[in-house]
Amino acid sequence: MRAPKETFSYPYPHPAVTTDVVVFTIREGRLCILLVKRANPPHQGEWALPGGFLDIDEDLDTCAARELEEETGISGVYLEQLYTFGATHRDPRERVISVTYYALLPQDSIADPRAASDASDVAWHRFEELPPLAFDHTEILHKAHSRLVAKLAYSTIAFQFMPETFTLGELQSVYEALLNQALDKRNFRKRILSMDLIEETGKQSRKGKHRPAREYRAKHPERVEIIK
Amino acid sequence: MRAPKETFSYPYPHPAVTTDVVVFTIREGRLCILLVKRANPPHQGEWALPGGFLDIDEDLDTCAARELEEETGISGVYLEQLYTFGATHRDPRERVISVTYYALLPQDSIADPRAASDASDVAWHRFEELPPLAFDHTEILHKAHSRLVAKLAYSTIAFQFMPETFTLGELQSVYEALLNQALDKRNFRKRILSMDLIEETGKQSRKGKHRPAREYRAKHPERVEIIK
DNA sequence: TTGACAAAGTGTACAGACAACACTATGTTG
DNA sequence: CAACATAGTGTTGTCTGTACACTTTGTCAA
Repeated sequence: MRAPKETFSYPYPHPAVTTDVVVFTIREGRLCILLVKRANPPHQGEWALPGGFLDIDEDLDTCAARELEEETGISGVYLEQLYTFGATHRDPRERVISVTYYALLPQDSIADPRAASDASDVAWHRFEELPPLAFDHTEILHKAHSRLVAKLAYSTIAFQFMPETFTLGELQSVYEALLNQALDKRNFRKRILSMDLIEETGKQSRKGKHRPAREYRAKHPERVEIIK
Repeated sequence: MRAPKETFSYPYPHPAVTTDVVVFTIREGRLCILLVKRANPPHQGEWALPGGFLDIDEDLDTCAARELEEETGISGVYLEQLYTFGATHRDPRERVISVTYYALLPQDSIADPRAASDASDVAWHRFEELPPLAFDHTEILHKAHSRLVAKLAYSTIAFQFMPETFTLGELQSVYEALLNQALDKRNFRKRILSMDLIEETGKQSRKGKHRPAREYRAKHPERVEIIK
């Protein structure tokens, strides 16, 4: 992809800058993370977060979106900057500063990620059953998880996990997967509806051998808002 | 400080990485920010946040603390990473990624900051009366302020503004300066004392021509905790 | 000495938010 | 048409947050 013809010189040493992305989704009621298997050294064959080097003339956000798209085929997702990791020997090749992001994908999205470029494989892994990860990516991932859970309480971030239309039962199961605990159905519905962030589509969802549920949609699907 | 004897070459272009620090304190009941006047181009003579280039073998946190100490003489403060700014033309010299931090200094600290190295002047500025700043530092500063105010509500961050011992009235005035609104004295005291984070020293503070106040100290002065 | 001043210190009552709790409704399937 | 599985619905008690006013105690000046 990058074809070096010359070298770039500076009077002082410069670190490399990368972006890495923690992509969350809910699959079969469990919180999952998207990982890529590294095709090249270092850490060849190990699982890692999708990410890569910053182009010298691209913004950080753009880099995160581009690397995610290149390595997994996923695009158009909500990306938010998480934290910047820069411990001196986190990468054995050279000094690397990683600006990390996290992203949320709708629950049980049909589109499967595809392996490409630097990755020999791409797969979803349950958060509770993670393999060992390359570099300091386990630390990054846990920081992303903490942030996600914290934001559940005071923002509308959970809606990013939902497809265009959804039922209150599906929304509740997302909260339950993230918080890892059962919630009271009546209190949950009361709380969500009182926020005035979703509206009925008028249709019904007929899934499974039981009573159909009302379908809802987010009033402002693209926005993650602070509530309370 | 840095004496280039050679150049450093890479097969791909690398951005420079800096850290910048937003230092808050309360002076005379007003929220203030520490700014340095730039001694060199670009933006020579303009006010800016203290900060500078990352050494190739130092951690990001260390760099922020070192640059703050070098440029202002301030050390030993609570530093927390804020956000990483990397717009492509935020610095006219070259591509620069800035990992930003914020710090809180005890209210009305006696130690005056001193100008040094790259700064021709160092001074506190009221948050409400900021001069124009170099680079994108105004944006950084407002992001730091938002974060600080948000953290007031759910952490013990405000204690970082307090000296070793303080009165409840002083603590309340810090909250009032940050939130920019008056608070009810009884409710404030009830809330703070119910958190069980401060204890009486047994002494009294005799300042001004009025009844002396009980002195308190933080039980865990170094820790910023999430509450609730 | 004493009166004016200034901030310290203290309790109650109401309202809104949150948590606990169980049964009926309605579709599918065999 | 009976069994099943999930949808859908209210009330009550507890806790939390908010509104609100007067007494106490030291300093200072007349």
